[in-house]
Amino acid sequence: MNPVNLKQLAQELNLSVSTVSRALSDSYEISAATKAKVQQLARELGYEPNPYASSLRRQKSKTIGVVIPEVANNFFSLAINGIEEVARENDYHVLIYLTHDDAQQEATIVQHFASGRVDGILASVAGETQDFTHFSKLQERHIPMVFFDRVCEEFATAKITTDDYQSGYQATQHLLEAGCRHIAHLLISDHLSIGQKRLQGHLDALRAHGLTPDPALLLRGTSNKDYNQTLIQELLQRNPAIDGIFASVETLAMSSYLACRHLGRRIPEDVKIISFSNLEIADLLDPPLTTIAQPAYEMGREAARILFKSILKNRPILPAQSQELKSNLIKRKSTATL
Amino acid sequence: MNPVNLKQLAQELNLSVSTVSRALSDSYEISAATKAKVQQLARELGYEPNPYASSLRRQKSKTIGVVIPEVANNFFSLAINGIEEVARENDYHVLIYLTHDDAQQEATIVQHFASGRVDGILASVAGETQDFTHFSKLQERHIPMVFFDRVCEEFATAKITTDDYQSGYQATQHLLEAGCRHIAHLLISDHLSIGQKRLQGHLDALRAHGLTPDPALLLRGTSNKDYNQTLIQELLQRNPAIDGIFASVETLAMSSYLACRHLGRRIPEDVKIISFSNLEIADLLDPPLTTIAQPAYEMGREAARILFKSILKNRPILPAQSQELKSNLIKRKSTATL
DNA sequence: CTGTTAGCGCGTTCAG
DNA sequence: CTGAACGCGCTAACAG
Repeated sequence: MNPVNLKQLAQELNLSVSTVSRALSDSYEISAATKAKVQQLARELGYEPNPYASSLRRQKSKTIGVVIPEVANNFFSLAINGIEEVARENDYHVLIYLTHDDAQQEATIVQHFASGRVDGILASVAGETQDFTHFSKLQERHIPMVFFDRVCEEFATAKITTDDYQSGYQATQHLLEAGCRHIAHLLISDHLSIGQKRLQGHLDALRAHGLTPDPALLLRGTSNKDYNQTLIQELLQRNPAIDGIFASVETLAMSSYLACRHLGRRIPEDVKIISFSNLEIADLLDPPLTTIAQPAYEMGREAARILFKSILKNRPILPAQSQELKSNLIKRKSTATL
Repeated sequence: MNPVNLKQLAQELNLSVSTVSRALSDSYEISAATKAKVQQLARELGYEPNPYASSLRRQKSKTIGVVIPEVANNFFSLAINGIEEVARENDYHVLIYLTHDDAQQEATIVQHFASGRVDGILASVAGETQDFTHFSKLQERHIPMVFFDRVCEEFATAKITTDDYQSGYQATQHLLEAGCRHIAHLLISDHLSIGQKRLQGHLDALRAHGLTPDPALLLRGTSNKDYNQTLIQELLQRNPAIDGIFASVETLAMSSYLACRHLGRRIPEDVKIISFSNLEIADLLDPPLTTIAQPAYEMGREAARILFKSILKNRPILPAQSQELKSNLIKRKSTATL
């Protein structure tokens, strides 16, 4: 059975293609009688308009592109949920592209969007990305885009972030108040603004408490989990005084956890750990892990909302539409005391 | 700056549109000289062919649709990673649709695919879905589809699953060998074949060990986490003899964990828990959680591969292409002993 | 209220 | 080797 098209409906009903088209779009210039006839037959035959013909004609794809590093990660999963939901509300479709944190792949993907495949873009940039010309080319083509979480600062468009500086500050303050004096800071990429902001908050908090940041306690992780654990163990051994760890991303918190156990460092008695993380299962960890949860779902929704406001009203996105959402510091007590 | 099209390239070069088109597709009937000229200009102007015009003409969308319940869940995240990767290898695009486990939404989404928006479909059906007519209509239209994980048995197409029966059996055996005699089985939906298979494996394992399954120890969870915890606590209180819990899905394992702690049941001394789960962080849990990890990434890849084999060679998908992948039972020791 | 006509941008005949 | 012409399926301007 072939897909049904307007022509077939028209023939069947002895009407012209355009009449059928208008009847289906419920145009005011069609009589109620023919509308009913047309719509009924369409339903019977299971007519579905060809979206590509329609896109070609209207120069609208009813599709947005989402470009993210990866999806095997609670943060981006939740964000996608939010995005898909808002897209559906607006009767839009969602194309997903994963960069695997590779700048080259990101460039290839983004460049392709110049084809008109999507009406707008939501992006969280790859860790290594330094050169943003692929994005700026799209801006020249007036394709609306919104960055979320991992944004590039130098773009005049909306960016949805969390209060990375503040929560970096808070997290450190939390460790300091718990008595830590030698806090290691673990981050992933040097190039990501979120990492830098969190680090800045961390350093400022230290200074505000009269401590001098020790560069030796700063560790850049890699993309290899096991190797990260080794690096952290070495860090702990080189600096036995370390009594707190601030992990900028979830995976580094996990590696820290394992590193401490491996070295027999008790958590939280010897070393306290705090981390950015959206894992619900953190509730189960004992010793407890204090986490800073980002409102991932809300970020996805908010970014999508701004994008659609632009797409549907055909207006440019202003940097002023940017938002900084509040993250949520979650302290947990050891459940052993229950 | 408007998107560049063939016509503009042709004008600029004093060539016809068709020549330019052929030059760009590297046709053998175009001289090397003009090919070079055309391709260079295309690169300079950042020409990207309009995918919708192309789709319309070739009757191929170069797009697949992925229909899943949700993505905020490690299993589906990993699966998407696999799918996206294979799609990219085949130069295809990936549209994501979430059903939120709602049969009605699933039907709406799937029905829309009759439009030709996608060349093929990968689906994991919604928990409540009982009526599969929306899928069968697509099959009449000869749109290739592959089910993975949550499959519908009654379809003559490929299905990628894990060895649910076997691992259900194994999981139970594991608890029995650890000394459990009163094992609660927690499942989500009555309608999903994976849940039924796991349960069947569970029951058969019990019987094989000379035990009679007790219906009172069977619990159907809801979509509400907190309520599930309450249900589990009540179950544990009604049946103080329970010394093992087999959670069919991750979220029920988490609720069980919390329920036990809340009631002061020690894990694993009083109650042992085993669960299907893909959470890497399970490594950190202490007391340890024995998990059955599904090869989610591989399932995504395998499902996508079969789909593309059909799409690219234009051949129907045979049920014989189905695969049952092996899941992985991961035992962990308490790290407190380190 | 309905039909005719003309393209959206591309790929593929058919001519030369 | 290149160009002209057609049509994929749909929408919209223009007639009547």
